Amino acid sequence: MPSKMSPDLSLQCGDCPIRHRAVCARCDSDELSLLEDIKYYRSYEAGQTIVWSGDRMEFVGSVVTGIATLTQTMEDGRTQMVGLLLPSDFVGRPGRDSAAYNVVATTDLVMCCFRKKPFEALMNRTPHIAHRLLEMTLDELDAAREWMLVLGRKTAREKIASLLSIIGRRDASLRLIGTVDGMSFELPLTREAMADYLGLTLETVSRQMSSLKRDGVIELAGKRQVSVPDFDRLLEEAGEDSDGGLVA
Amino acid sequence: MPSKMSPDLSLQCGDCPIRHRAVCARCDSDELSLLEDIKYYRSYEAGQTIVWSGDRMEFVGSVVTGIATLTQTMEDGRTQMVGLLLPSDFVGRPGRDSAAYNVVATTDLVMCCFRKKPFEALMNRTPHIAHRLLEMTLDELDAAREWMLVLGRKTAREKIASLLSIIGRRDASLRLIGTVDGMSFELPLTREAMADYLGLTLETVSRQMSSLKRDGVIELAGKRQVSVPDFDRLLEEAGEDSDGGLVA
DNA sequence: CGATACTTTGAGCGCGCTCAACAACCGTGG
DNA sequence: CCACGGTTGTTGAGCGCGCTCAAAGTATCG
Repeated sequence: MPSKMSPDLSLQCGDCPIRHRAVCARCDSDELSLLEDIKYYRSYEAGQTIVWSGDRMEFVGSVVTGIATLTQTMEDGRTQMVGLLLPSDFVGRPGRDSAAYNVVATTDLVMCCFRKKPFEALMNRTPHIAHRLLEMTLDELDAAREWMLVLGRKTAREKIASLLSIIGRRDASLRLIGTVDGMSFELPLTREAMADYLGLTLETVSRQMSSLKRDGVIELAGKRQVSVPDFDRLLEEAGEDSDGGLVA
Repeated sequence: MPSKMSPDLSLQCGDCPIRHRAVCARCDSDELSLLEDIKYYRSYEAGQTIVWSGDRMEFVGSVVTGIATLTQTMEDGRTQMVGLLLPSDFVGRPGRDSAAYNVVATTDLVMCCFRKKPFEALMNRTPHIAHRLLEMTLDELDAAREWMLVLGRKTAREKIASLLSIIGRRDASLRLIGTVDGMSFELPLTREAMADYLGLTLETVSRQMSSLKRDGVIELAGKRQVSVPDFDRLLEEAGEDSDGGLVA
């Protein structure tokens, strides 16, 4: 029985919501129909594990709707999130056949999957796909390095402010608006997931959220809805040079 | 006046020490000669900054000999290393024209440079180059995510042991040997650089090095020469499941 | 209603930072 | 030859941020 939010699982690529951002973004209509031949959709429920670290990967694909996390876990249970996958983000690594991380759906989620072998073959014949994947991987590498600074050198308060500013920015870019003052967005993560992202405990996350609220940097409606009266103030709290915020 | 260690700056690609690992690894001889036409060598002294963050990048290229670091710095001086560049590693990002990080030579260093525009044009015509760059970027992303776990969740002692085990492994792979007990290698980093890599202070690095030495996990000859009597013991200290260490 | 999951808040402790002094090891020059 | 300044590394004392352990509050759902 399909849930009320379930997308049409026989979606045509031309109508796909992530058509212009995903690994297929650069493909022309001929290339798209080749992809269309080998794709299939798959749905996951919130909390479900999509891939276990170490498992054989049979497919790669793109997140169409929903949010997933990439996590690493040590033997004693310490967990670090190493990636946050939003719609259009790519899952899987061509050229490697076992997964290096756990992939977990944090919301209900739909993936556009390609069996790994046919996708690799197609990628080798289709520079548009390979180039787009390179571009996306370079962006992810930049994001990972940005997080290394956050993890290694920022205080708990700065970490929280950094996370909020990044989610706020992503949300604004999805809605094609700037980082307006008074912006408001929904946190797609639990306190524990935030802690795993930031290398903190969930108690510390909660305390710092309360502190930022007390100091007027953010406002909270419920646990998840965040609004930011002054985005530059948030950037200051994140320890970033908010020199206008004008990116050329 | 050439220094005693300076390599031949008119090196043919066929004789290049990084020929089989760098971005050109997959190229056939025709493609190689196209690269040869646009390449030039450039030398840097230890301590010299190769690229400043924010600067316009005129070239991309490969480290031929020597070691460089990628670092990010906050306004108040807090510094985080986000990459360690060894021979064959690629510097620069095709498709972006300003550098995101500082690149600093930590030893005397030689780079094989390509002017950015011609390289990008060649890459678009040469899938072998694009594929190799994708492969290298995916490897770097994995390494960055490995470091996120280290930075976010490991103790100071585990961080030091992790760094030593990685440098030891790299050294062993360069010399085409396994991680033998009694292995010995030279640390290419100062205590401060280690601290910047691990998100620690240099004092903490020094204390943990002394502690690992006191406990017999490592032996030190001078400040930089490290030997490891029992590699599995080092991995345990790093918090890694040393289940044989047999990578399939 | 109770059950479960998520969050907040409090109290106390310990790891890693801060500040400081000192040691070891250069190359340079009187 | 030792004196010297500079760089790099070691070690000590004390403190504070973020963790640990604990309890209570809130929201959703059967």
